[in-house]
Amino acid sequence: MFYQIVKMPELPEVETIVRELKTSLKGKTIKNIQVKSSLSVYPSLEAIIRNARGYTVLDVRRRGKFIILVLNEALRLVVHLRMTGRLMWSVNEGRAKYVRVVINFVDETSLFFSDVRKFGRVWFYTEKDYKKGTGISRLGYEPLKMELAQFCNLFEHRKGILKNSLLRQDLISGIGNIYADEICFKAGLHPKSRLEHIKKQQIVKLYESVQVCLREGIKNCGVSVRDFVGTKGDLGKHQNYLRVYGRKGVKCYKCGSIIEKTVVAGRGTFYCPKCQRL
DNA sequence: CCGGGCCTGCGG
DNA sequence: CCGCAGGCCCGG
Repeated sequence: MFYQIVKMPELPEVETIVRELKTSLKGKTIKNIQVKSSLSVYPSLEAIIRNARGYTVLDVRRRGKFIILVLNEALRLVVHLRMTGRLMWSVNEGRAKYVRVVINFVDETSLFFSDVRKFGRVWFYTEKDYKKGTGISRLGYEPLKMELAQFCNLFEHRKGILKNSLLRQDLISGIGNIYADEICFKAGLHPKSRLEHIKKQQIVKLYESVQVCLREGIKNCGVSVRDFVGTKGDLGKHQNYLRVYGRKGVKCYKCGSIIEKTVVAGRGTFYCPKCQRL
């Protein structure tokens, strides 16, 4: 029985996880933390083990793609899932070997952090230091709390390739490869469009596309992988609503053209050659 | 802005 | 068996 399984967690997926954790984790007191892979935990294993006992989860928050557990005001347990990180309530045999960190609570429940590729990270910091220590301090706007004017200031006089900028966490935090492609499609802009060639009216449309794509993703509880077997929490179903991502060689829902795949910003990039202009 | 590195599983 | 998957960091 998995708690929640998503792939390539971006803002909507992380938001879904945080909402679930908020209801099920708040008020729980930590008994201990087991670290199976020291690669996964910062700044130090000793600090984790020594400091975790007895602390209660006061709140669960999201900033960009970071998950933040607020422990007794002064402490923060921060998780970044990167590519293959997962948080779950229990573990089946297939996933057991990839469990890197286990947080045990005094009520005998446990939260498991698993990660096949060990890219994901768990940090344990004081309230004072966690933003700097985790990189949260370098994040840009929270996209769903960003005003149109702020977005325009950011993009109107910027140069460079559109998708590269959408992926930059220090400008806007939370957009990853999937939603970047979906946002570009929604806005009718080619991912390789140069920002200096985009007119004001299209920048406004881009802003609206960011809002709509991310909100739709959240509404659909994110994109789930095929082996989802969860029983607790909402099943992500946004993979059924993606317009371009993963659709190479099949027809565009809007115009019937064949969706193409290229590489932008070093990532696989899907777009409709007719709906999305440079 | 690009490319390599971090990691591992999996598909061609 | 090679290269892709693509988040983030770093050096060039």
